[in-house]
Amino acid sequence: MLRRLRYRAGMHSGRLVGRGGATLASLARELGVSRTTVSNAYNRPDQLSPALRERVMKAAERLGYAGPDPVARSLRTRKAGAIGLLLTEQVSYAFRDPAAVAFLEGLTLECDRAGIGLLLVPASPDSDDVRSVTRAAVDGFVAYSMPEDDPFLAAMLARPVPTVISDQPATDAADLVGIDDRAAMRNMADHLISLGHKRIGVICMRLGRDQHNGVVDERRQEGAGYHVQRNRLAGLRDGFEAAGVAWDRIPVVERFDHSIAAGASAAGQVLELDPGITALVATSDVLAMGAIGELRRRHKRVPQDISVTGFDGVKAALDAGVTTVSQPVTAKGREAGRLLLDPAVRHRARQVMLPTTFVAGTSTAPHHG
Amino acid sequence: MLRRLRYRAGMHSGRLVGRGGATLASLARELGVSRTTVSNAYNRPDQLSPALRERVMKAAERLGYAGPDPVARSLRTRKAGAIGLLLTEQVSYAFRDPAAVAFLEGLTLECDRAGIGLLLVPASPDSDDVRSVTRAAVDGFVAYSMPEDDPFLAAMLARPVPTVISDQPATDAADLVGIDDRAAMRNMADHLISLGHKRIGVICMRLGRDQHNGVVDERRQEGAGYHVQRNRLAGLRDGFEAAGVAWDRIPVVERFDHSIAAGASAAGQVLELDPGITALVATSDVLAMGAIGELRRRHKRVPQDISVTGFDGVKAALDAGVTTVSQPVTAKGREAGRLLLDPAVRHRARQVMLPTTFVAGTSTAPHHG
DNA sequence: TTGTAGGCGTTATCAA
DNA sequence: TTGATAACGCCTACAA
Repeated sequence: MLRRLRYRAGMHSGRLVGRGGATLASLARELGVSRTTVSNAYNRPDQLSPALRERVMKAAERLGYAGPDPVARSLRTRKAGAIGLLLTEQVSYAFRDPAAVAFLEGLTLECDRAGIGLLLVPASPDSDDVRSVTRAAVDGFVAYSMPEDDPFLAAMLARPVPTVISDQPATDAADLVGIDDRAAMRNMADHLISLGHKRIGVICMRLGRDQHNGVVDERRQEGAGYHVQRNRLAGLRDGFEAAGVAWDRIPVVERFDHSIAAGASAAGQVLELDPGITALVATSDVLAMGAIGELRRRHKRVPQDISVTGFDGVKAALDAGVTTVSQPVTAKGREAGRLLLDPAVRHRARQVMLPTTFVAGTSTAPHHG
Repeated sequence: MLRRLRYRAGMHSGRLVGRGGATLASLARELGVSRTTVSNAYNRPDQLSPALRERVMKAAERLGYAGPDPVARSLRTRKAGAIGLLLTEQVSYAFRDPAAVAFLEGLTLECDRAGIGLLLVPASPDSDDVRSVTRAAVDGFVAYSMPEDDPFLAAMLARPVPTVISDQPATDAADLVGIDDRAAMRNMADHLISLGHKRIGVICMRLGRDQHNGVVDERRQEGAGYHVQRNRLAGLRDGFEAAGVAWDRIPVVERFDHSIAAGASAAGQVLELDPGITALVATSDVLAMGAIGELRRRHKRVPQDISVTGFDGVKAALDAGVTTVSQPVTAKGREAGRLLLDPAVRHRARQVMLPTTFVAGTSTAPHHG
């Protein structure tokens, strides 16, 4: 009885009157109609006489009822109306990385088309608290370029919703959209070899979740949790070994951060390991741009003294004339979206490989040794 | 009775066994424990013996129970764990506009800090179907630079959740973070006047939701639904009228699209209206960059023949040496996030104005008339 | 440490 | 055209 009284009180103070506290039920009660009717007034105006609908809307306005609660509706309909995006880094990083921005543009293009929201899921790399993933109210997920052993990724894959992975990792628990990194980089290797470069250095992005900065040995290369980087290094190795260059003599330097500054410092470290290189291969454009800046600072001319190559084909690099591999990042985003949202596509291929283009820029030149 | 039977059947086929169909309740039943216990196993591990918790998790794994349903949890806790972002354009536009990207970086910085998701709400400008806003499961909203009469904005303000508006419109239904556009542009006007410019042209961004491209009369300037643009024009007028220049003789050209191409075509139109201008003022950097391209194409030297100014201080414009007003876009995003998410801030000032900086570039020069 | 049970606000189904 | 009823799946105060 006590409980019932409290409940009643709630009805009157918290519910009918309180700010923002009106509900579909309270409105129905107030009007003396059923909840169904109120619900229909919002969701199926045609199922209801205009007069009654008008009465409902008026009362709603008067009572400060803003329409059906989205969460309650989602619970009932089993639809969130949104998909989630998961990244390795903090969400804000995505807006600093030109490739991520392009990917997001493509993805949101499809979200717009489908009228579906995109939820950027916070996932702090220095925490293992995956609740943000577990608790995201979404109908599906896209994971953008994550390491194989990421706990957030695992939490995502455990959710009973469809999932698409961009770039990495490959797993049959989810669809994949990516490129053939190994072949693309092999191409780049052949380009350098055809220019006469045999003594090179390499700088690459992070190979694992551990914060490693520095020289990479073969074991680390092969065990890398990021298969995109692993494949790019493998492609490079393919090319150089085919040309008779011993891979283990080539310095490979890793940076955990992906930034201009990281590229610069990595380039510096490579030069200290082997001052005699004639070409520097970066596994991303951002690193390449950082490297070029550092080389110039050290009075090395690019490409006359040292050739530099990148990867990705981001606008800034193309504008700067960096020799690179251009990958269709925006298309990758679109494809990921389509895989998740387009019913026609949803039941077809689960592995989409997009084509890349080799771009000969002005950052590479023949070496006459 | 019939109904009860069906219910039972559901329990066994759809629930306990079906793929992904397990619930907290079914798990509890299976284990012969209460729902509370299962809930605690996930949410309060310390409220429960390790052994029992282990049993629960094992059973969950076996039955394919992925943990508490996020939506049901949200309904119960009255927390979505996300805030929504509303834009005038399609969401994908945000990733094409450098200022929007910078704003988003700032906003997500705060989301990351708070462990809160950011939901990008789809809002097609050519539809009035605001259900995406009505149905967004969020604890708050940020609106980025919208016109006063936008229906999506209205729907957002009708929602019983806290709201922050960036730039425009100003309304006491929501907090605001912005800059003093009028004063900043007045400054720019004074700069041009001090350089000797009296005959100028103006190109501006859209002034209303109607798709207007072309000359802007005074009535349209003053009735503009975008007060940012209105204020920038007003600041310009302030300066030039103070210098004795009749505002109504200055051609003002509007573009609905905000792009390099739009800036170029607007510049062309201004030149046709008055080929004798010595300076061209753009209300954004993107338009200014488009204009500079167009002027060069027409063999006008910038700044020798015509000075050009921008607004915003986006990286590309600063790199190109455009004379502009630099506004702290990322800080604006952060501030918006803080206003919404930081409890300490939440109950203080409701109107945050950020400082701007005048940047004298190489796109303006004295005019010797 | 574990259980009971009410309520979060809605929509689907079916009947009237 | 309108209404009654039964879920949707969970959290949490309270009781044991």
